[in-house]
This record gives sequence, structure tokens and C-alpha cells, in this order.
Amino acid sequence: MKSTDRHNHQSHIRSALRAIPDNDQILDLSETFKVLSDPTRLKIVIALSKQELCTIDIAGVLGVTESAVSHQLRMLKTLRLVKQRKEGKMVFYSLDDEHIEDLIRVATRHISEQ
Amino acid sequence: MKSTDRHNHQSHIRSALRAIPDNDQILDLSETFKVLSDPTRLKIVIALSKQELCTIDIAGVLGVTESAVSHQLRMLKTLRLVKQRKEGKMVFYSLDDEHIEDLIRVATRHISEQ
DNA sequence: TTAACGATTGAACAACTGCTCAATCGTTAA
DNA sequence: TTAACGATTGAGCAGTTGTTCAATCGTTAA
Repeated sequence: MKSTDRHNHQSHIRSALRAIPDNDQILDLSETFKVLSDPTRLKIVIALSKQELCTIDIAGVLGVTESAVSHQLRMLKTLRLVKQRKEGKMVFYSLDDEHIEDLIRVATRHISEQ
Repeated sequence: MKSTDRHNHQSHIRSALRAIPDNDQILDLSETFKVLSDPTRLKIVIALSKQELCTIDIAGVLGVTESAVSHQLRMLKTLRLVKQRKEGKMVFYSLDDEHIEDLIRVATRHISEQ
């Protein structure tokens, strides 16, 4: 093997680095995926994409405590994925993001075609 | 407020349950998102979507040890997201999934429009 | 044959996650 | 006013995750 054929790590590293977005964008992207990476949150998001629901309803759907749901809803609210509407003692949640359903659609295609 | 206006938890729970995919599909979906939810793995996938790279190159790009990269590559290989090609002592990795780039594209749009 | 390089592996660890439990808050019906 | 309902919060925990370190394997060049 000629010396010119030898793999040059440094040049590959440099060119690969150019393809990768800056760190802030990487963190935002990975955070977006992370929200949907937990089965409980994914189910909440899917349920809320069809209809608004209150905390107790969601807890009933998932079979977990209201507390667990409330904790997750707080996170989804912080990330502006869901919005809330208060009515008496109840709080109704609904999806507040149009891209999330696209993501779930693409991922659904992915798992069904592999 | 009339009794008929009262919120019926059970009926909402039943109708929401119909909208949620079965548990196996939920687990597959969340696993797909989970792969991309770690910044290191996300960078590996993005780098490999542009060009094939060996373990040392990837470690150089990410600024972590070869060992850390190797551990992540094993996971990506198990999930059939990357494939490998051996050449002498080196192993070149490349992306082996056409949907992943779509997912990253949609998520990129998501973070840029919020 | 042996030294060097590249890759992999398993153990160990610190950090993080998601859950439950118990306490508490806010609102409404009695 | 007070009991009941719905929602939230914080502490504590068990399980998981991603990394490093050290040892080892495979291949090639010396």
C-alpha cells in the first residue's frame, strides 16, 4: 500500500466536523427527540393530538397516577408542546405544536418499513 | 351546571384509548426517538450520513474516547441504523437507514420555527 | 516474531430519569 | 364553612444511561 493511500485521520475529522451543526442546535435537536423517547410521554402526546384531556383522564388512559402525569405534563408545558385550559377545578391539556405529529408520522413509517 | 354537562372521565378515557397504538408499536416508536435523543449518537448519525468514517475519526470529531464511540456504534449497529465495512485493521461505518435523515430534517424544522 | 495500531469488551461509576408517596393548594358543591 | 375533587409539588427511590479505564483481540508493518 502506497503512503498516499493511507487513511489520514485528521483530514477526515476536519471534513466531518464541517457537516455537524453547532452544539446549541445539536442540543435542541436531541432534546426534541428525547421528549418522544419515553413511552409515557409519547402516549400523552398522541392522545392529546386527537382531543383535549384532563389530568385524570390521561392518568386513566396510561394506567399511572395523576402525579406521574402531572410531572410529565409540566415538562411538556415547559417545552411548549402542550397548552392548558382551566375550567373549574379541572385543567384541560391539548397539543400546542404542529411539527410533533409530523415527527411521529415519519417515525411510524420508519418502524413499519424495517 | 346540569348533571349531563359534567365531565365523564370514563368515556373520555375509553375514546382516548382507541387513538393510541398498541404497546409494541409505542415501544418501537419511542426507541426510534431514543436513539437520536443523545447528543453523541445524534452527531455520529449526522456525520455518517455525509460520509463513511472509522472509529478513530468519529472519536476525533466528538472529542471522546474510541471506547465510548465503539459502545455507541454497537448500539446503532444492533438497531440496524449503521452498517460496517472492514478494511485491514480499520472498520468503516456508514448510515444504513433512509428514514433517519427525514426525522432529523423534520426535527430541524421544528426547532427553527418555535 | 513482535511491536504498533485500531477496535472491542466488560466492569465500575456518576448522573439522570420516571415513578410513587405524602402533603398541599385551589375550586366547587353540600 | 367544610368536605370532596382535581391538580400540583417535592422528596426519595430504583432503574437506566453514557462515560472512562484497563484489558484484550485482530491485523499489519517492521
